[in-house]
Amino acid sequence: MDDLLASLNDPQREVVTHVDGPMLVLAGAGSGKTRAITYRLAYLIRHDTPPWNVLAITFTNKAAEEMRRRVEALNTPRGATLCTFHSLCAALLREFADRAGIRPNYSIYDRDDQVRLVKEAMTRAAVPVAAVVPTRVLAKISHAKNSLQTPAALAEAAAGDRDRQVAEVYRRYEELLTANNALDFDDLLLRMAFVLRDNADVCELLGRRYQYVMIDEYQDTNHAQYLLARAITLRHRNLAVTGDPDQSIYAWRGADISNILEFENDYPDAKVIRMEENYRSTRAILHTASNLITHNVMRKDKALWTQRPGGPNVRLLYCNDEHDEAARVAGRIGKLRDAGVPCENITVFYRLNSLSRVIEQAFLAAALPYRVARGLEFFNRKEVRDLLAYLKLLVNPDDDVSCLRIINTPARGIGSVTIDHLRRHARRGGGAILSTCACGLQAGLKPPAAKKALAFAKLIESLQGLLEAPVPDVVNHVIEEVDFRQALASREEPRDSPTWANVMELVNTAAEFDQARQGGSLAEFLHQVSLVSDADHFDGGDGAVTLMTLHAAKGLEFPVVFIVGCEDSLLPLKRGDEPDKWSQASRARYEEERRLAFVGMTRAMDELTLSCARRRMVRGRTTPQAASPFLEEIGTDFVTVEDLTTPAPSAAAHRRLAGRFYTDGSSDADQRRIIEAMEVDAEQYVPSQYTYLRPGCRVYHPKFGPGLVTNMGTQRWPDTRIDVLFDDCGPKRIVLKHADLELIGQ
DNA sequence: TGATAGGTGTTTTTT
DNA sequence: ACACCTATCA
Repeated sequence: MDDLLASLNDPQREVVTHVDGPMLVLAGAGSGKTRAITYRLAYLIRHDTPPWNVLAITFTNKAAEEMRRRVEALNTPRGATLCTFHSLCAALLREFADRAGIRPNYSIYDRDDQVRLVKEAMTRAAVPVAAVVPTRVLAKISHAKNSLQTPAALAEAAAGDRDRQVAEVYRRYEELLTANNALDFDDLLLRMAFVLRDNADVCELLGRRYQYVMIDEYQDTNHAQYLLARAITLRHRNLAVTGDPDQSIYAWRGADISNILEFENDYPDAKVIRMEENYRSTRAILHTASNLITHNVMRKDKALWTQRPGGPNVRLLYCNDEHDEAARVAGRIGKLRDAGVPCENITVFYRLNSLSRVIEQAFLAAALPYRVARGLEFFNRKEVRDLLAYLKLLVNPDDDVSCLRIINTPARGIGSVTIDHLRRHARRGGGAILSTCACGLQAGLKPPAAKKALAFAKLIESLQGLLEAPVPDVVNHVIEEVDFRQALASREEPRDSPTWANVMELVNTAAEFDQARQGGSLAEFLHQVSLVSDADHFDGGDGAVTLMTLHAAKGLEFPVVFIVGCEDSLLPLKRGDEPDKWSQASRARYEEERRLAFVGMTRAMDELTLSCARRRMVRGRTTPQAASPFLEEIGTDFVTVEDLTTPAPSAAAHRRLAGRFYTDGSSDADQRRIIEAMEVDAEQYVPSQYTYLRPGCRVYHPKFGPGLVTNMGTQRWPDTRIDVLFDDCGPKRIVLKHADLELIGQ
């Protein structure tokens, strides 16, 4: 442990060794924050805090997993709770279900389920679905929930008919959730916050259980999360939060940046630590990103600095259209690969998921391996959702949304007429759809329909007999009894659709769950699955370029980064309903877009490229695009502009050009210019294993043995030289490129 | 009851 | 451009 402390800088060491009382860590991008809090966790446990008294909350499951891995790598005893706010609350709500007024077998509704429920609520509230878009209403409901507004409060504050309608839908929506014994994502946080507010004993108990609480990405917590943190730490006040106001990018989802800005007011005795030395990026990248972020008005000033040398300039790529842009990015990546850069070191960011398509096409054409880090590719598949709906219904028979989803899947002759009848009858009697099915004729169904409904109820009932069995057994049993395979086979699937493989993958997930949590209940499994996204299973190192949204990029780092689509209405993104000119009212949103760009840029370690297109196909129309205003704000000091656009050729001509670029290697002048530009750059690439190299690092040289870096030369790669004081051979100057140095400590 | 066509809306970003 | 929903027909 002490050896580890030695490898930290002063503020990092302060973070790690702080034990009791509140602490605020303002950690700039790339300042080694994750490392510091991981070490602190280990430090606490090494200094006699039982691991089960430590709670560390991260923003994503992936981050939690990563931290668990790192803590274990430090040989720290296991047992600390490492999770997201949502999964913490899901578990606590199972434990304290009675206090929350729900049953522990509750269902968690994801966005898709929520939309269905909102639609139902709209029907009941007699709001025509055509008049208001359900997703819009849902957004408003979510917003209301995040600000702890009840339907009644919303109705009271309503300014017009539209608002009143929303409030009414909200009321019905809540009713439906209760009837279905279900919670949505927002509820998980809210309900638990209410439990803590209203039950001093639970507060007390959790305070004792979680003696030390750490929260990462605190700038992106919302009000409910703030209340939760406060309640749990009320007694001992051992709350350590880390974050960076400049990286707050989730205000749209209710994140409240004042949580972190006001922390010092809430805890006047808080120890405040600033980490401003950046270990990740070259000076060129850091300087350019800093230039951008200083344009934010609503901001605490902070100066990031690095000891790393300048590195190659940030490149600004102007392209003709999105195909041209994609082809150039792909071409550049091809060059890097040929120069020996592993593809997993490279990433492409974009503002909208929809931008990935063109990039993917270009990568396919160039035969570049890539992976798209999309949120829910797997769990959104119909077959997976259907299977999960069966499981949910078994656990929670009141879950009408799941019931309706599978009542006729696979087809068992229960059509819309029968379903409508069931719904009406269920609603009148206040029962669930499933129990109404079991009523058969008594539900007023015609004999043939009643028979089918009864059969369905029987099927579910028989499956419920297995609830106590290990989770994988239940899953397999359902697949067999429901004859899932048959159902899938009869469905006309498009060629090479790995439908069945997806079902099997869910079985695997269940097996993994069972292994990790011996005797875990099916409810637990379903809750976990509901809170996990595909991106969580996503770990690099598979030799592929990663494609992801800027939001997904948070917390990651890559040696080589491309940000595409740096255009005016795309980054910053302008919504359809936004006025032409950015108004004062939308300034906060505008600044969040700037922070988003900042987050993307600061992911880069060695090389950063920003690109934009002159024209882009948006919603089926080719529109002229202006460059992002951010591209001017990054300054010119460390920026190289590559404007390779040609004067107004037709879009078709460009597609031809982009296509030819890879197929026949034809050599018109334009193309030669592109290739030459790429070759020059490929030489400037600095391998990422040297990213963290700086004075003070310990390195190992195959010939001279271990030594201490005393000075970094300012020469650009590949000429970079460094001075090393070797333990055995004394001081030497080394050309970085030729020495196979290994970094052994910082 | 299921398949198809045409019309409509859609696009932030994610737990 | 595309996905999804609804209305219409077999």
